Amino acid sequence: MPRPSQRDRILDAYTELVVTSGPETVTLEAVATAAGVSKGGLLYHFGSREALLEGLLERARGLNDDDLAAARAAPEGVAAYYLRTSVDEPVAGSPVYRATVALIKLATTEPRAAEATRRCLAGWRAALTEELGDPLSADLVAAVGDGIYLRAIVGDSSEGLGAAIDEVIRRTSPR
Amino acid sequence: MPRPSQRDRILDAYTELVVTSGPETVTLEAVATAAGVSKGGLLYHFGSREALLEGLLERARGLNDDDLAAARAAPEGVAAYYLRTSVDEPVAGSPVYRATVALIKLATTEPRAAEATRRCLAGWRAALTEELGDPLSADLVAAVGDGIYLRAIVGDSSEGLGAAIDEVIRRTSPR
DNA sequence: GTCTATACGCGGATAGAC
DNA sequence: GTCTATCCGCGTATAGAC
Repeated sequence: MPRPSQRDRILDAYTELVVTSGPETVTLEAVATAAGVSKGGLLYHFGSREALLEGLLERARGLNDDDLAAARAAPEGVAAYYLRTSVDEPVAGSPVYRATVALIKLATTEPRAAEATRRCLAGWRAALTEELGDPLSADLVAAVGDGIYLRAIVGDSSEGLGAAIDEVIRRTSPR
Repeated sequence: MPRPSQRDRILDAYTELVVTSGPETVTLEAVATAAGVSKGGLLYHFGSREALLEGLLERARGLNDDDLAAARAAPEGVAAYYLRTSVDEPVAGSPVYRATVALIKLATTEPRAAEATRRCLAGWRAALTEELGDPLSADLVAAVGDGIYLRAIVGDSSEGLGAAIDEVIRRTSPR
């Protein structure tokens, strides 16, 4: 896999369309146009719709792993990192975030996307447990973050929680 | 609207298929067969795919309103009710729960379903705020419940939280 | 009311030119 | 590598019989 810049542009377009319009409504034609190529051009890089999906899954997994590593190295800690980015990214829209939202939307239809999503969520839960010690605290923080994702997907924001991340972490810990 | 039993059977089938296979992959043919009628028969009751969706949305809204009323009247309280049912229903599978999951899955593609979902979530948040007083506590419990829904949708369970609902409520409250 | 038959359009995929 | 042209199958919706 050399450096197929065109492949990435196509995946970018696909991701973007899934995020905005939802899966299944996205046609190869639409992805190709958005990426600046023709349907035939797209199908040269990805032999089928299935292959295109697989490409997105692979990239989403990679981006998530990197993000998880960044969280582990973050001074604020994994918990604050996870909650903060969950709340902020809907606006900022980093590549990881977009890929993750696309993943979840695809998960409503594609079993492979659902599996990839579970893998991501499990990774965060593991890192949180590692950091917080108490499993319930970890599961709570994780669930709050997951809830924020669900809201983002249906078009709801979570500023209330975003403004009180430290307090949220304090409350979720054992008393 | 008299008592169109056939309409309901069709909506049941549609809901079930959306929950299991995801939206958009569900064809009118499949819904008709699952409901025990032909495509033509289905289209007599619902003039178009759009009308079928609208039917599901309407029913989901109604079921959710009823559930919200039940929660408000429940001795355990709204918070415990919301968390408990979120965790348990994936197994039990009540009509409200199925309708809600279908709603969320549809929300990834259909703006109207997204709006209906936001309306439902807002209703729970309002009831929780009313009961708990503190807005942050309410938002926290709501977010945890929402997170549990997200997990259910991607095929993850949340037994850990389900086994500690009282503790969850205790921790989310102000200290 | 419910069915069958059919028209119609669209999306995925292939073939082959450039 | 990328495009155009084309084929094929499927899903929605309509028409009309029963």
